[in-house]
Amino acid sequence: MARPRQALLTRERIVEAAAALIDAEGLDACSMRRLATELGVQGPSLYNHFATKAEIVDAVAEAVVAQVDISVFRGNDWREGLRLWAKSYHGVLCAHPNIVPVLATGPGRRPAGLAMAEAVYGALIEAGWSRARATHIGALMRYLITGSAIGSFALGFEADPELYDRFPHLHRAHELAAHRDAVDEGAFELGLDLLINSLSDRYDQGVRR
Amino acid sequence: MARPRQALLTRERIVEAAAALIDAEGLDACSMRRLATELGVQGPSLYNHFATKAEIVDAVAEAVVAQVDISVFRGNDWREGLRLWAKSYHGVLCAHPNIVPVLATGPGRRPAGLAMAEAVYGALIEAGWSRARATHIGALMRYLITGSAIGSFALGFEADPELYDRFPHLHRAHELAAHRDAVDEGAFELGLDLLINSLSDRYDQGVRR
DNA sequence: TGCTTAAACTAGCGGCGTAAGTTTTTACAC
DNA sequence: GTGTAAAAACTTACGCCGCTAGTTTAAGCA
Repeated sequence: MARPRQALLTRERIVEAAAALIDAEGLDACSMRRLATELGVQGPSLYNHFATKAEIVDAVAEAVVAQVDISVFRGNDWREGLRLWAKSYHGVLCAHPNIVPVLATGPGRRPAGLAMAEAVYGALIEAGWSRARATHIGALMRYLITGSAIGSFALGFEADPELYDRFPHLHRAHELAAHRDAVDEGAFELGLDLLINSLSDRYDQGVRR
Repeated sequence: MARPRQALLTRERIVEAAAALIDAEGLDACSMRRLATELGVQGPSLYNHFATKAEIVDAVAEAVVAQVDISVFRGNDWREGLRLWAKSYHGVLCAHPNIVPVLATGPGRRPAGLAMAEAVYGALIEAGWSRARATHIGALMRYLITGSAIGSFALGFEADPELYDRFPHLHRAHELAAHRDAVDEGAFELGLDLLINSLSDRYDQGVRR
């Protein structure tokens, strides 16, 4: 086949297919040849639309971050804005866990990521936090959100109970997987509560840097 | 060459070389052929000592986790134990950043990781925290520690100032990289302080579940 | 109409993890 | 001592990977 009358590929279609493939089968399954097959096309054709594979994966990451709701900073107290944003971010990452390593590792040049940083940092600055502290708080929230999304704590303990024979306190650790939601969500919510409440206390006491 | 009089490889030597290679040039540089070259050997020879590449990388991760000081839970209050352990863990991950994605993503079947979980969870249980809460606290600490180690927040903003033209609050974000330590360490320490202090408050008020 | 560019193709390079089979040495049973 | 099995290196090779180069044909425009 040479150039078709109607283009078979667009950047948008490629990103959509890549996102679906990563969601369904993981980052490793998303090879150029496989992705092309999914789109009914030969592997190298993708290079007419993206220069490298990394650009495609980056675009998927960008599309995921763009789903986070940053409108919550408008019309809400900084505390409530932070909480709602964190929950939205957390929810989006939980819905697309396979892309999280890309988000957590890579640099932040993506527009949606910058827009998010602007919203978070801006809200904190406008609330009166010092620049240094606002930066710390933004970084800290990122640590909690990406840290909780990148690997389930509950699933980290395998089903084989014999593994835990030598560790008396872990003798029921293999049961954690069955309560994955309660464990992982509970830990995230606890962290969010503790961080925002104690920041709120400091703020109310006038300690804003 | 057939079987040499003195074995050229041992599991230990392989893990050491892999750790050095990962530290120096990153996970991607650590291919079987490259690692073998580093050891003066042909690629497939490694399979006489490890079944897969994943086993080698896992052994490197295990060796890194084993460096974390879990003795601090003995002879210290749970608060102080938690703080000292977290700092040790954080320090070890900062010293070997390239292996962090493996630790953060993979399951926790490694002995050193289990021993660490046992120490943390045991200390919290013995202090009187409920099993569910102790699990949450352990997970939460892991989120903070791996989240902060997997990607620098400060380095996430590239040097090109023009990127930030559209984001008024970020107009100096490119300067963050120069203060990387203050930013990343400051955020981690802030998180640690906030979490442990607020857990301590709850504990002192008798809220232990 | 003719020229340039775009978007598909095929062929192929070097690298990857790993399987299979070979050679030689070591370790141990008789 | 000798025969045998296992161990630890080797070579070769398979199928995948990201990506490059060159080809073909259609689209868009002067």
